[in-house]
Amino acid sequence: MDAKLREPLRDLVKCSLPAALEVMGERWSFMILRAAFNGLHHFEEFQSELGIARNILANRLGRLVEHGILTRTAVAADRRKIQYELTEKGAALLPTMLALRQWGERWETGFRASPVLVDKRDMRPIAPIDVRAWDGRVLTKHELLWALPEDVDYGEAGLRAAE
Amino acid sequence: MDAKLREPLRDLVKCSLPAALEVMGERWSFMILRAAFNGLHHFEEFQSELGIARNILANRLGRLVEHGILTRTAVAADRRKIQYELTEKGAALLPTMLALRQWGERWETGFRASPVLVDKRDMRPIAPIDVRAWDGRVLTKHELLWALPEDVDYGEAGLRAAE
DNA sequence: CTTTTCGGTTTCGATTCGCTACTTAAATGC
DNA sequence: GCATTTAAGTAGCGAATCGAAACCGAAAAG
Repeated sequence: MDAKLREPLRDLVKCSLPAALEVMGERWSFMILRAAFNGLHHFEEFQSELGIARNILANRLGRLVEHGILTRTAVAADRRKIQYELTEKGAALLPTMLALRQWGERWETGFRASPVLVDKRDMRPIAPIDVRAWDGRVLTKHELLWALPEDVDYGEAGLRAAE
Repeated sequence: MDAKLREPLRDLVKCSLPAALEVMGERWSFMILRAAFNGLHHFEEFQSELGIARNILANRLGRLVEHGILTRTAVAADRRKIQYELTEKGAALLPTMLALRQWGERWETGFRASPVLVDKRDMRPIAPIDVRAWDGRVLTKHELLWALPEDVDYGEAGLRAAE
């Protein structure tokens, strides 16, 4: 019945990853998201593109809508059709999806994907998704540290980094 | 039997995301990875930290080792103990994990996680994980475009962006 | 030399997945 | 106007996966 000495250590791991995974951690969720980023909007498009079972697709679309990742609206011109569209919250997953995809390119498939996401104004591919300091410097593993809140310098600007 | 006019469109979606998800897409994989980033190394540590069932944990650790995310070595000083450690490939998932966690902070939990990943030299939190151009400019949705390889300018430096 | 610790494996019931067939409502063809 | 096709799901059901709890073997500790 002694209090665990390492209890503070367990608290180290109160982070938002579980919450994020509750929304996006199921099978197919990221694939559906990617399809949405690539401009697909309809049930049958997702189904034939991904080859996913229809009941699973219906379930996942429902969950993504529930969690505010996609909106679901009937198309006025053809009332059979439902239009799924990314919300701001869903679009905010782009860096996550790209980081995962880039990792897959580098460490699994070895090839560059198509289509390539480019900067519209010069048609160059985006940079690798990296960990950076507040001023934009790319940080390597050795320059990083896990710190407790009281040891962190949030700077004059306050909580900007969380946005 | 007519050839689909949109067939090229289907090919738009040959990317490395499925490969990445095959490795990291199962339940608990990202949580185990996060625990590894936070310095846990042993089976019992992962188990008590995550509250995951032992058989599932054993299965996931085995898969992560198979896929080269973790190494598994017996500890010389105590031959009961097994040490799990991140490989370079596993450590390369840091941006992905952070992007997901930051998204969860912004859109799900609303609070900043503990511990915070900081730049060792000034103890400031890292910047938000963003999509950036080759020169480091942060790019918004409206500045981005999905392009076919033949329309992409890879620049004089060749394939740098994929590394 | 008995007990505890570590890293699992086994068992088994509860979920989830995924294939196929069916359904309902709206548009289209004739 | 009536039959057909299309879009977006549901329903049924077997296979695979998950998860809680008990069990196990080897090594270390007392």
